[in-house]
Amino acid sequence: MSRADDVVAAARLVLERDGAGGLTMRSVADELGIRAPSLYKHVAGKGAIEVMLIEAALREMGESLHAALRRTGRDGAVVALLLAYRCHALAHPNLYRLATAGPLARGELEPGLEAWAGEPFLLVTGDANRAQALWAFAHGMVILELDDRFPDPSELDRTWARGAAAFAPGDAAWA
Amino acid sequence: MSRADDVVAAARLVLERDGAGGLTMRSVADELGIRAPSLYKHVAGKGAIEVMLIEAALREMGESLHAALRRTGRDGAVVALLLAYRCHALAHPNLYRLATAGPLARGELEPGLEAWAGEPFLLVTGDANRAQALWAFAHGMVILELDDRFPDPSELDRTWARGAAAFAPGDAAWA
DNA sequence: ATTATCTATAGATCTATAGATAATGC
DNA sequence: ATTATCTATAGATCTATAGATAATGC
Repeated sequence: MSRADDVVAAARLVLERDGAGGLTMRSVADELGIRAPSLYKHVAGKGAIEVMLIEAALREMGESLHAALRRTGRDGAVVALLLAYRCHALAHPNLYRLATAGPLARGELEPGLEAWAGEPFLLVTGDANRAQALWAFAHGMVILELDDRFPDPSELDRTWARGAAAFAPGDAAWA
Repeated sequence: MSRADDVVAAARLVLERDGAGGLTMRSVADELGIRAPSLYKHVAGKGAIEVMLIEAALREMGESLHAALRRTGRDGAVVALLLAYRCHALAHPNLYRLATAGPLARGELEPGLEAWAGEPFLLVTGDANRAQALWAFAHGMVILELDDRFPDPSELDRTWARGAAAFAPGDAAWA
């Protein structure tokens, strides 16, 4: 067990608890019960920690989405995918934000990971443009919900259903 | 002409040029050719500047969207709205980010402004849930485009068209 | 007299490195 | 002997205030 994993695990705790602004070398070290300079024996720096967090986020999101498709037939696949996406993002809000906000350091990520995580959108729509559009809807909904930007958040379930209906008029599973 | 407006104008220049991270009291003062502490004679602090920038962003976005609807008939209204939204956001990327990223300090904003800026989505869909869904799509597309998150950005026009088609199947104006 | 500006500075942060000291593995 | 930790510290930032000085308006 490389200690780098422990550092990333601590960083993840801090990130979810205090947000991206609270993620500092000091706070991560505190979480581990050591001093900040000691971290540099295990990871290259703060940037390296963030890259590992983003990789974990993409890996886990990808797993959730692929699993959702495995559990569902062709009918209702769009609904199942959107549900899994929303559910996963709301369960790890700050990790989701870190992985999706701002430019992505693609060069430092595990090759193919980003594409694999997004693949379910392609599988479910069968078309690159539809996939992009559906992903944009899902991301927009999630990020606006996380940031509390909807005036009336009580009806968001219905809004998700509207989106699903718009993108998959043939699908069954909504009221 | 209150000098507060000059400060906000300078802040806007800096924001668009250097991004939110580059927006500091020092950089704003530099832009005006004065020292940072002098700013506090004209504005309460950095937070106040940001609130005024966000208000300007909402006001201008609202104007663009309302104008787009005025120029269009019922047919093609969704397409016109999405086009205006994308166009405005891409023209002021960092102002758009500032106004839409993270939690909104609603209490400090001019009352009604936020609702008015978003009203066009309601006018075009005629339904609160459809409006939220369409806005989420538009915001998702814009922010993912700004952050360069689409693997193949060359086909984004087509992706926007797909979204418009999904949300307004009756509308005319796409290929 | 009032207002805008200046310098100086308090008080918080950050990331990261250098070099010393303690703990561990052979 | 190697590795993990520590203290101390360099070097950058930030926002914001205090009090002095220069410019302006009556």
